[in-house]
Amino acid sequence: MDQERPVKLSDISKALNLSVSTVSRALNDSHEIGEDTKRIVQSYAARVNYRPNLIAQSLKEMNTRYIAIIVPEISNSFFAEIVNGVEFVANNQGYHVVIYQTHDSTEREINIIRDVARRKADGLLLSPSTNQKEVNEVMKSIGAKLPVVYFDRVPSDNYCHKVVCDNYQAAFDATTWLINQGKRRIAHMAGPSGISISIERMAGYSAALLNAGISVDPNLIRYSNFLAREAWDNLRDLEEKYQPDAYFASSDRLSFYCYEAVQKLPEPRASEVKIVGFTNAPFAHLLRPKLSAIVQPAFDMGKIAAEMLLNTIAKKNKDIEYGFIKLPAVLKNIE
Amino acid sequence: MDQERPVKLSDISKALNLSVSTVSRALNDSHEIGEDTKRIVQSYAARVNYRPNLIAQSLKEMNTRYIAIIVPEISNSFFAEIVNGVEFVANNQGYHVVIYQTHDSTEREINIIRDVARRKADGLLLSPSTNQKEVNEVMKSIGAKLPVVYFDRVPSDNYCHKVVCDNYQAAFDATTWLINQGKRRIAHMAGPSGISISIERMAGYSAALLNAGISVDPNLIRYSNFLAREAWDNLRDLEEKYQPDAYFASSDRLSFYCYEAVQKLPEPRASEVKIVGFTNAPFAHLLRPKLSAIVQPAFDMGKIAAEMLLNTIAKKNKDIEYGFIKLPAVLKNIE
DNA sequence: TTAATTTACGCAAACGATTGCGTAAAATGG
DNA sequence: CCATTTTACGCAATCGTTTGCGTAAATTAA
Repeated sequence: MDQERPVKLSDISKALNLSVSTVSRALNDSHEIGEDTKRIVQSYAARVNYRPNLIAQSLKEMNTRYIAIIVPEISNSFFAEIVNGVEFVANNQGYHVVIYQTHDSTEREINIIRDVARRKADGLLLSPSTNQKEVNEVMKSIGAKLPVVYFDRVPSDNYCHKVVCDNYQAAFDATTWLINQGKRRIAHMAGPSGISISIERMAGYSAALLNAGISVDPNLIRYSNFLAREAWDNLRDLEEKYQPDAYFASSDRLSFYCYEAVQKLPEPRASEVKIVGFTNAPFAHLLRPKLSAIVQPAFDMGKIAAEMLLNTIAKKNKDIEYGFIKLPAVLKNIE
Repeated sequence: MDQERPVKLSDISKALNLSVSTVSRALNDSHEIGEDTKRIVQSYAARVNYRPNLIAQSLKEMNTRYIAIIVPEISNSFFAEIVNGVEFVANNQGYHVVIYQTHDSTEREINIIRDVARRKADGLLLSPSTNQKEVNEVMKSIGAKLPVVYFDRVPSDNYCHKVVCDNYQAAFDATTWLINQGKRRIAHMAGPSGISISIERMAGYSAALLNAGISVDPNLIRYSNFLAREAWDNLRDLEEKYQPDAYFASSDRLSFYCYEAVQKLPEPRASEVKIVGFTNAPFAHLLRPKLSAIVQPAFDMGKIAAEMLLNTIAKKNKDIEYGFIKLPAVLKNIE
């Protein structure tokens, strides 16, 4: 009744007085097996709930039929949507998707990359928290050819596959919109300096200001890593010393931190200060006063990244032609 | 320079004129290998970036050192926190955690369970979308002993490991709070009927009403599956016909749907109707008017579930003593 | 010095699947 | 009726590890 040990090919072969190879071929519907034998084997296998051991298959075939995706945080809607896009494509092609999160820890990220390589995932989708140089080191040290597609945060060189949204344009548009609302002292809550998205968003922000004849005030620009503490300190300092009339926030978390900080200000500032920030949170539009949102096409980014990765896998690294896809983001909740 | 093929034990053994077994033992620091040999092997292995093939190891050792967790949706903060709790415990014990999402599709769920079994995960954490009978079928058909711990949505029988929050009490408290706010016509937006959490929350809701001398009006109780469409239809119908003065929502998503629906009502209803709902969304407290929240101890639930699972794995299913842990939820944003 | 033990390594069999090749028997051709 | 092809299967190697066992050489004991 209860099945202690998974049944394997040799169990079937013994029970049916056939060789293991015949059983294997019968189950794989090989043409060199007689129809009667096939039927016998297949029905018996079904009866005893035979399931091929994927570990053994993987070892033999040298592929695992799954890809890994490493994101900072799965609860972040942006990354969750990306994962969904990836799954959509991968599942259609018979691949499973395995999700890992780094919590923005370099140590965890490196461990995970190593593990993914050692477990022989067929490919990797990566949005590195870690600085580019270190990632390169790790990638070299894993001692295996592992197809990789970067998304969101990407290396600057051109010898890799990349999928991003147009961070520069999005930041430019968002900042310009704030300017058009009459704001002049626009603070920028930026992510960690040095990574691609921070640099591009900063560039778009600066360009928009200059374009409107507003000079860029370094006091209004604050870099925060992913610790809440740092962001709060920055916000308090900004409010105490400079009292910006608008915030441009560079990430989901920063957007909500800004919102919360502004909400706590005394009126009328609380309702006058405008905020626009990157976020894909599905319920951001419920906030009053509004949080204007730069929404990235996350699902599509995931789909495209997965397609690039699966293509690379299919080609087995022959003919590497690196792709760089850039999608537009849209501005929402701007009445 | 660039490493085409991962280096394996036999590569090292050839290069060093040693047998494969000696190399293996040297790398595993076996006592039957001379100290000099060990040093030579280990330093050479490090130099050529040798990484053991986990597929081969798993096949040999018959374990994979990872556990799987299957959740409906990773973007749901409740599940994301659970995953974090699981990772916290599992990583400390050298296990990796692999995350899968079902999007509340029975078909996907069954496929994933099968895959997890075939890939020989050492254990499984499961919050089934699917009805209990079907899950049992699948579990039987996977043809392998796979330790499982259920959480959140759990089977009713006692021959399995379970971790939940006290849904009955939480629902009772939430409903009672609404009653104490002077509400009488309290609608209940319930999840899919038949699963444990729906049943228990419904019971707590009913008990609170009866306890306050309010009769339970079936018209005010609406079951929704996970499609937005169904929830919206229910909400519109409730508003048109019955105009409840409060909502008790049974899930993250339903909470926000209720909130959005109520927000669209004409004043003064929009600000009078109170909502309390299950949600672990980190920014729910930013909403004005307030969304009162029943917050589950998700991180702890994940930790406990992981501990139970790893214990079971360690015992190799000897001595199975099924555990059933129930944690309290707390009511927040109730000023 | 000789016997008993220990040390340090190699051989080969596993783990569970796939697959190239070999070969009887059956089917086909002339 | 004999030669040739086809059919239908089995043998054994393979994927990359780990590990029980066997065994020379080195060490220790008596």
